[in-house]
Amino acid sequence: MKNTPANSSTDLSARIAHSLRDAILDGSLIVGDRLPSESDLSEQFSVSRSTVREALKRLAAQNLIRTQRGATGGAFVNHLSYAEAHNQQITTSTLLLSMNAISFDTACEARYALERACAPLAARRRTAGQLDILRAEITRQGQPDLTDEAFCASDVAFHRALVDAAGNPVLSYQLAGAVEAMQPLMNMITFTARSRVQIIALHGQIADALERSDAAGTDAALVGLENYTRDLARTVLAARAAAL
Amino acid sequence: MKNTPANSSTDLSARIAHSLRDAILDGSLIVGDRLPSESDLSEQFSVSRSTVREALKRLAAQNLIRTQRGATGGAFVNHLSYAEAHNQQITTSTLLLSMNAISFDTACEARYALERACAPLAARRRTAGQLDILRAEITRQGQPDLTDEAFCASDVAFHRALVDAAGNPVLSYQLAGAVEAMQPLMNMITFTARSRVQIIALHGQIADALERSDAAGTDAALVGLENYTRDLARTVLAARAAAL
DNA sequence: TGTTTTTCATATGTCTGACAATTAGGATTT
DNA sequence: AAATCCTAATTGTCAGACATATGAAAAACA
Repeated sequence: MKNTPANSSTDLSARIAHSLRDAILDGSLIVGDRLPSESDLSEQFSVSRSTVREALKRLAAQNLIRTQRGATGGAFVNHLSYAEAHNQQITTSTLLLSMNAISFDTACEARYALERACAPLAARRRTAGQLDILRAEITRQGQPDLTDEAFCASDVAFHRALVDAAGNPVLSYQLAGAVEAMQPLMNMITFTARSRVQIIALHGQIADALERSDAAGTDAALVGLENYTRDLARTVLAARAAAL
Repeated sequence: MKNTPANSSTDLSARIAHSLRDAILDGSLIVGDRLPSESDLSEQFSVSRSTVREALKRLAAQNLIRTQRGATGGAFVNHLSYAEAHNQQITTSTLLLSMNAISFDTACEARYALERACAPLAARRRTAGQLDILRAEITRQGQPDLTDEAFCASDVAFHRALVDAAGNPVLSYQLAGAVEAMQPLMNMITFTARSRVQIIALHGQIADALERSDAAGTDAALVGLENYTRDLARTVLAARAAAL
């Protein structure tokens, strides 16, 4: 991992942040450890306290450390939880998608490829509780007075539950991030009442297949959902293009 | 996305960073835009320049902005490239795995589930150039004087090329990050000369199947590699436990 | 006129020193 | 013994200064 430029041309605060980050990544500093105080660090690196502080803020922005005031305070190596990592990934992925003009087809293909990857595991391991969550979301999606935003939120929750059913936290972290980041792109095509019925039906197929522990059926239903989604997107985009 | 606490209790610099971050994420500030100067921002937010600077460093740490000195300098909304997003994801995933005591089986399962997800696409779309890369890495892996580190690096390159062959940049970004983050865990079991032969053979099977555009064959070879890897890990871990 | 050099305004980067706010633990008093 | 106060340590914020980089305008020159 030659992830460490540390050019002499870059900012002091960036270099110091890099140096401390490496110490955390390679295990010199482990979770819970307290970093030296800002004054100590400024002596060690021969820079002012402001520069040290800027470096520490960089680390804090990456959730690598947290700071505490007071007599026994300081900067502590943070325990990176799944939730925090998840949030970071969503931010990064959202930004990446919005800034790189990803086509809907590309995003959709990636999303369903990933989701299908955990379908066999989910079919094998889904618990009764996870099935209940899926059913509950489907029920919610069927309520006619549901706003578009709420429908989309429920859609995300459904797919997240599906991923969680695979029983692998690493997969959940990777996939849920991807699914949520792509949701804004997905939303534009589910914003029609007509498509809800079809989507709900496909969600039902997925839940049914999972209940039967039917991996092939789950996969088929996901493929169905993917095809339907892509067809719908094609139609929507064509209509939008024609309107101009 | 209710990702915005903005508690009045948190640091000023954190709140300002959050506020600017939201402006970037929701499109008020778009790529290439110049933020107001530090002095202007300090007036707008009624804080000192140091506080503004700490906020800006937080954003810079997330690759959201870049700064430039000089007359026409300032802080500019950054274009988040795949490479940068990729690096960030590797850092986050590596940290997450190292801090949360992920079992080898869990990591392995996730990795191959993701990798198998892009096998069908790769079988359909792989180019001759991508096949060449795969073959070249296999050749390198067969050189007897290769260090363990170099072998592992080549292994990563092979799998990355495999993922890239799917021809979907979103998948590449997601998967390559996952594969590389898990590599430290994977390495410990490929550090024996004996296992190299078997791994190279399986890599060969994958390349052959891709050359034939044989999705099922690629998948089967990947399953073979996964099973072999997990068996090997079980053996290594059992031996290590017995030695204590 | 065209080109090079100089100057200058503006911006970020760094330093210094100060004070505020918070907090744990010790000292003091009740 | 318990409650209170005090103190030292540490981060958070501020103000002002100087260093450094850089593009653009102004000046000098050919």
